[in-house]
Amino acid sequence: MPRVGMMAIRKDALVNATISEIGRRGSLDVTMGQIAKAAGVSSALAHHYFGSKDHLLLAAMRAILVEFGAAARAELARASTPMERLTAIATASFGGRNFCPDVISAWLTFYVMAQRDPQAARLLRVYQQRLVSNLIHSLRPLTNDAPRIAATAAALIDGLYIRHALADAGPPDAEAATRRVTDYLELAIR
Amino acid sequence: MPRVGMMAIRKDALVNATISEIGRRGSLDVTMGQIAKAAGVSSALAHHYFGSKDHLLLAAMRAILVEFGAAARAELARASTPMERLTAIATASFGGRNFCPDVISAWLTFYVMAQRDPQAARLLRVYQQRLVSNLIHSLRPLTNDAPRIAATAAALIDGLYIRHALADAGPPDAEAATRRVTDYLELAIR
Amino acid sequence: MPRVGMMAIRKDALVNATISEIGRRGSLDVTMGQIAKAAGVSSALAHHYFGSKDHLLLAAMRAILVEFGAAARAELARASTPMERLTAIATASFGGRNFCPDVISAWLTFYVMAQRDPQAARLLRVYQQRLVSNLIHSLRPLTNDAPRIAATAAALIDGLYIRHALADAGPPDAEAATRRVTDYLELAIR
Amino acid sequence: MPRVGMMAIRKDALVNATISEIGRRGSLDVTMGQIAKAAGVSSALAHHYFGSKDHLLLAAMRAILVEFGAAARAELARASTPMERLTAIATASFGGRNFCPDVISAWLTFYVMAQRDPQAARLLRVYQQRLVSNLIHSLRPLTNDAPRIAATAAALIDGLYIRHALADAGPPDAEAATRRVTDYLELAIR
DNA sequence: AATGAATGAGGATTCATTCAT
DNA sequence: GATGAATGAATCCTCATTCAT
Repeated sequence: MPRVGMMAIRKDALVNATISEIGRRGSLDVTMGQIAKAAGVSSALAHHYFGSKDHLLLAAMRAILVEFGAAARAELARASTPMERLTAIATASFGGRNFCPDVISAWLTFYVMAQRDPQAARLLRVYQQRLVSNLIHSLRPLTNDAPRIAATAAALIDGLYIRHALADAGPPDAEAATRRVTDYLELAIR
Repeated sequence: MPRVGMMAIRKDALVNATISEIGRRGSLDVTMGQIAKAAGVSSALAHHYFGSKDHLLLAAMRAILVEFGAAARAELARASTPMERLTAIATASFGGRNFCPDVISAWLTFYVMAQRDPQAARLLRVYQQRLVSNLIHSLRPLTNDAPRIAATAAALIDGLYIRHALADAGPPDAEAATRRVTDYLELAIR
Repeated sequence: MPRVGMMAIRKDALVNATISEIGRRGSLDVTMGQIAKAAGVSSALAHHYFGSKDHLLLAAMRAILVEFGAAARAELARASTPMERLTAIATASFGGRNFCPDVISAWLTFYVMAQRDPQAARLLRVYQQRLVSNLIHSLRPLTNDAPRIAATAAALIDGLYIRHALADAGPPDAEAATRRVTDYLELAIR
Repeated sequence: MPRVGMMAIRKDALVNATISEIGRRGSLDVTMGQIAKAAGVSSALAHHYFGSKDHLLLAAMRAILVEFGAAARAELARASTPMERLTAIATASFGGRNFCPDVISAWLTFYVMAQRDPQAARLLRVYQQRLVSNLIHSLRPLTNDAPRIAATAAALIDGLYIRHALADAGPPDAEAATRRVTDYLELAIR
């Protein structure tokens, strides 16, 4: 029963379905049919709204990145000291829906997509740069080696992600991952 | 002098072609046809030798892991002090053919494959565990926090890999990556 | 003054859009969506008014044929001698909007449609017969071989159309085409 | 049961199937599946050999054009006087397999295809030019108005084709069509 | 009168895989 | 040992068409 204003609802549903299906199946080889079914619509509608599979994938990626950005901003808002800010960034990285197997899988998948899709690569680089510059900004008052430490911390975060994508033992431990990053940062600025 | 059969030659060619094609195209979406052509044989032969695409992919993965293991052992053989051993591991991680865009892409791809193929996952976990236990072994004389530091260093290595998979600027800088890891290790054991 | 309902306006707009879109894209592969958009309405409305794509195509065809018929009648009304009547028919064939690339393309398309749609075939045959009988009627006073000459002239007209559908050089030259037909007719009745 | 050397056989079969299916269905809307089935192979094989539907269509077009060219040459070889040459051209135009409903339909279809495919347009123009220049060459000794007469005759030939594409009465009458053309030519050079 | 929403059916194309030679 | 031939199954995508509003 078609109602007016379904577009936004359907788009959201499709984006979410994309993420969860990628997560569930653990690969880019999700078909539009699977995604559409998971969203409760026909694959034709998915095309109608997104134009192509790549566009839908990109939209899903963007959604994850946006969500991560929002989480980061929220955490940062509560921080006052530089060190608190650093902890906030680490917490945001592994917090919320970010560190679920679903999203980790999707993340990995996007890295792969970025290998051939310039737009995906751009999107991912924006995320990376934002992460690094957030870190640098907070590190600056604490050390004069901010850029290098930030780069290392960023790589560490990505590495922890990837390692968890492979872990067989239940849900990933966000706290442990966060602590690993903050431990490094504390060590580095001392 | 035992004459090497065609089989071994072809298998090698196919495995190498697999790696380089994955690298060149930057995705799992390499077709058997592409691989076979790159190896100079028919795709039917690839099946004849490997049974299926997944098996060939797995063989390629195994080859990369073996090569990495050999490099690591070679580096370690030249090391005498614990710190030298740690540096050797880092060097091996980013040395040889390991840190070429080709191999990084393939690596990424294998992580994705591991999401759905248990055998691939197992293979990758073996690598991870070996890396970690190598690190632990070398760290033990230097610190009593070896497991944690090793885990962090391993994640850092993986993170540096992934970050380089996305870098747009020419060939990855192996030395810089190595230094980043040794810097962390030195910091951690101090 | 009877106010024309929306229906007539929309139907006209759709028919015109059909012709111009067929012309613009040069093929039957025009979609209802394209036509509807060009007419400034939704594709659902096009269905509402015409029932199906075939019906709309048929209506467009009919419109072209009607327009051609009107042009022919108008030219004929001004003619008094048999030879003037023949010239009038030729002029009408290539005059007005008839000889624009748009309409030529549409014409071609209708010929193709007629291959499978009996109604379209019937429509086209009506046009052909009218053209031939117009020619015969005007030739009768001038020759006793009217039917054959008329048939040849009609084929010549169609042939000139089709040749111009392919010409790459700008807009078709209506005058030259007309002259070619009258030249033949003058030759034939001499 | 795969045998070596099937390629040429299959390609031929597919090209013929393309022509006959276009003819049978009377439109470009023939599917690869229909063509392939008519050729007794899978649609995948058709793609394997021709790369795409457009390429197959083009190949079919080329085949018709080649066949026509061969017929024309054969007829011309038997002609000695200029007038005989002209008759030969007309005969070839409507002779052989050329004037079957199948081929006429295909021909029409190619005209439509030429509206959007530059390669198809080029092919068709080559045919047209060859026809015209053949005519001019043979007309030259007989008149000093060769180009104009040739152009008219060429258009007439195309027109007769198109008119026969629509005729409902059984197989087209090649002789009558030929005579119509030669009648015109005789008239024109007198 | 008019449309956004939605879909089923179908089409081109790709690809891993099999098989006879 | 090696390959050309061949295909079934699957995927993305398009489009005419329907329907509730």
